[in-house]
This record gives sequence, C-alpha cells and structure tokens, in this order.
Amino acid sequence: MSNNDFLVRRLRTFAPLNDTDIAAVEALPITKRRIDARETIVAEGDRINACCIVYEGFVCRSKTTVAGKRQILSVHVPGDMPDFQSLFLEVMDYDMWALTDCTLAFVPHDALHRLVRENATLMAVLWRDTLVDAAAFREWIVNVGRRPAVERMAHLFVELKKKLEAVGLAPDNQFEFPLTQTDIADALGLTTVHVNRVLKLLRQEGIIALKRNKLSIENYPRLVELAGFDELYLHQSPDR
Amino acid sequence: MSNNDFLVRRLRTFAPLNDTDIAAVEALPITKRRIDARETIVAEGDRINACCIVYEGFVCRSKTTVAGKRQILSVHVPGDMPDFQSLFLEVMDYDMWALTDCTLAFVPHDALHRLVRENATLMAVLWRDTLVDAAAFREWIVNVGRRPAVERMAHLFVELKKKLEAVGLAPDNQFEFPLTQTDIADALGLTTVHVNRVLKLLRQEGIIALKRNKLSIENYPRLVELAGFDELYLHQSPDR
DNA sequence: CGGTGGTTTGATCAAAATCAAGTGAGGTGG
DNA sequence: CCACCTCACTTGATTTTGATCAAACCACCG
Repeated sequence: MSNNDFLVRRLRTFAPLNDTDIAAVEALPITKRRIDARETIVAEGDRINACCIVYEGFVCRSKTTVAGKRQILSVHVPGDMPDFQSLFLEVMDYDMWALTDCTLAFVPHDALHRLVRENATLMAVLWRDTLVDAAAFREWIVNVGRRPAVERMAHLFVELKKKLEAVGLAPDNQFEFPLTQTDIADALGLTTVHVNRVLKLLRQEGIIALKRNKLSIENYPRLVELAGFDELYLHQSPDR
Repeated sequence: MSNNDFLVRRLRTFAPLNDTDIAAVEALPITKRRIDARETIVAEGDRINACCIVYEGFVCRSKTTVAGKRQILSVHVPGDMPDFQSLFLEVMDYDMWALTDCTLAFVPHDALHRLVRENATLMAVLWRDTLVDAAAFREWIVNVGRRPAVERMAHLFVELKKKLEAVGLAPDNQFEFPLTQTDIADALGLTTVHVNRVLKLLRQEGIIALKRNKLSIENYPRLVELAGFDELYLHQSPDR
C-alpha cells in the first residue's frame, strides 16, 4: 500500500500496467505539499524542476495578456498532472494556481526523465496523458471561439462533471464547483456581469443550481444538449 | 544526402543530435504524397496508422460544433507535424486539411513507436514537439477568448510570420498567406463580414497589405504591439 | 460590526453578428 | 473568345449579444 497508489490508479485508466511498471511508479520520490486557495503554484516565466499531480482539491491554469486580461485555460481535478509538459519545456508559458485549498504531489524531473527512458510502457502512458491535455485545449478553443454564452457555460459544466465523474467525485449530479463568477468569466471569455445573467437564465430554466460552490445539475440531458457535448476529445477510454 | 534531411533539420532546432540519432531519423520509412488544396487529410473520428510531416505548403486543423460552426485550431507550415499526437491517441478529435496544394511526408506509427522506444534523445525531441504544439493551443485560447478583433487578427499574422521565419519562408516582411477571409474568421472566432472590415482597417492604417494570398507587413512593430505578442509560447529556442 | 469579496441588478453602449445585395476575378465550356 | 458560373471579397443597414458603468446587496470573517 504505497503512497503513490493514487497515481498508479490514474495511469491504469489509460493502459494495463504490469508489476514492473507499478513498482517503478511506486518507487518515484514524491513530496506532498498543502497549497492555499488562490495561491500561485508556478508562474509564467518560471523554470521548475518538478511536476505536480493534483492529489486533492482543484487547480487551474491561466494566462494574462499584455492588456491585463486573464484567460483561464483549464480546470484540474484530483489525478491530473497540470504541468507535466514542464518535463520538456524549460520555461512555463502560463500561470498555475489553486482554486481551492489543495494537496499536490511533486515529482522531480530527473526521476521522471529516468522513468520514461527506462520504461517504455510508462513513457507511452505519460506521453499520452500530455496529448489528452492538448485535446482538451482544442475543445476549449472551440468553446470560446464558436459557442454562444449559454452553450459555452453549459459546456464548461459538462466537462467538469465528466472529469470528476471519471475519478469518482461526482457520483450523482452534484459536485463541488470552486470557480467564482469572475473565474467562470475568465474561463469562457465573458464578463462577470454577463456570466451572472447567463447563470440566472440556466437557473430559471431549471437546468442547474449553483450555490456556495456546489453545482447541481437538475436537467443533465438538457445541459448536454445545450453544450453540444461530444466527449470524444476527453479520450477517457483507453482505445479512444 | 537522405530524403529525410528536412526532418533532421527541423528536429535539430530543438536539440543537438548525434550521428546515431541522425541515422535513426534517416532510416525512417517515409512516403511523400501530394495533396490538393482544400482536401481533407484526416477527419475527426478517423483511426490512422501514420503521422504526417508538412514538407511543402500549408495545412490546418479544425473542429466543427454540433451546431455546424467551424473553428480553426492551428495553421501549419513546412516542418510541422500536425498530427503527431495520433501516435498515442487512437481516434482523431479534429479534422486536418490542406490550405494549399501541398506535399506531406507520412511516417508509419510502428516505425515511430520503435524509434521513440529505442532512442531517448529523439523521444525527448519529439515529445517536446507535441508539447510546443499544446503551448500554441494555449495562446490560441487566449487570443480567441480575450483579445478584441483587431488585436486578435494582428496576433494571427505575427504568429504565422514567426513560424515561417523560423523555417526561412518569410525572410522579409512578406509571405504567402493562404487563408480566405472565411478561414480567418473561423480561426479567430469572428464572422467573415467582420474580418473583412477589420482587414480594411488594418490596411487603411498602413499596417498590412493582403492581396492574392500574399501578406505584406508594412509596419511590423505596430502589428506586434497591437497583437500584444509575446513569443515565449512558441518555445522556439531550445532553452525556452 | 465593519470590511471585503462575491453576487445581483439596472441602464446604457459598443462590438460584432446578421441580413441583404452587389462587385470582381479566375476558370470552363459552348 | 466570349458568356457565364462560382467563389471570394466588399459594403450598407440593422439587430443582437455581450460589454461597460454604476450601485446595491449579501455573507462570511476577523
């Protein structure tokens, strides 16, 4: 019963791991650290020497334009490795910060470099993970570029629901939703005021309820329909 | 003087390759194929068994929403590997098609799988390439989500200029720009009509000229300033 | 109990979309 | 070689979506 159990579990959802693979993952030196809500974990321009895995809580990534406008790029749930690309990209091109109080597990780059050189299965699994990450960005572009505000928000809700579901954190249609309305705005490329109005509409239609960082989806089929959600891009099943 | 020279040159921009590495790349079995402008190379939902490298011409990737709206995700220039992620993602989650007549080099997945298992340097270089690809998506999200139309278009122009420059295809401030106004609209999340007006404005200000798929940047500093362009995300230098 | 974020609402404005109608250039077939 | 067809581009008029500005309100917290 290793400390790295949660990581093994996550990686297994992508591909079968044998005993050697599991042993290799369990041998990884990880350090857990508590992070406060809103704390910056890494900032654009940083050079870092460890990757993190979300163990508990929510994390997100964002960039800020020269004009000072923030855009959220992704929201991460336990099991995600939101800065794995730092393994081969020397400088961070975005900020990563905690949406809630959370626990992160840090794995030094050199240990990971060794791992992916020595174990082809884990190389493939981890590489794949970074590619799934990229697939999510593609859908995020579509969302922000081509869907009207209501649909856009619906899409965000469904995406998060699917991701949480996959790690057992949204068994019913209710889950923790740690974004403020300002955060939602920054994720969707809208203003806070407009987010507030769209939210009001979704509530009035009886599609969702959102209170105190708790989102309940009251009419899931309708929400999925609104979002025009196609889960292909999540690549959640190993053969997709 | 191998057929795969262009690929070696490209990969070298990321990291120094030794003779073994170069030999390994040169041994890759590649097949070149001509593709017509507007032809679909791979479609969403496809399962493919080879990656392609753009040898000549322009290629782009896009997705289409359930509502039928198209969003262009990236534009690719010679040297790019726009579907390298198919190596580990079984199903394509986007369409890839030719903007111009072009020549693509195809490399079978199994040869690449072998290569990245046997050669750690090339694994790192190729993995990195897929991560740079993801970094471009992040900036694309910011562009579509948080920049007004004029700035947004300026950013697209500068990005393409930088990418072409890097492969020696835009030595001065003039280069082939193969997107129609409808394509630009789909890249920027705007309508064709609005693109036309923004273009008019940029022309009137003497910042660019665009005629017959030929873009000339008349006032580069101004364009860069408008775009709020920060090239960090391109990760073009090996230590960034 | 006052301060501080986050949320809500109203009024107004602006950017971009939509609708509608040409123009213009290249390509093809009679 | 011209007529016409198609596709890209252009422009005007109007509407819509979402932004901006401004002011409360509310809940939690120290």
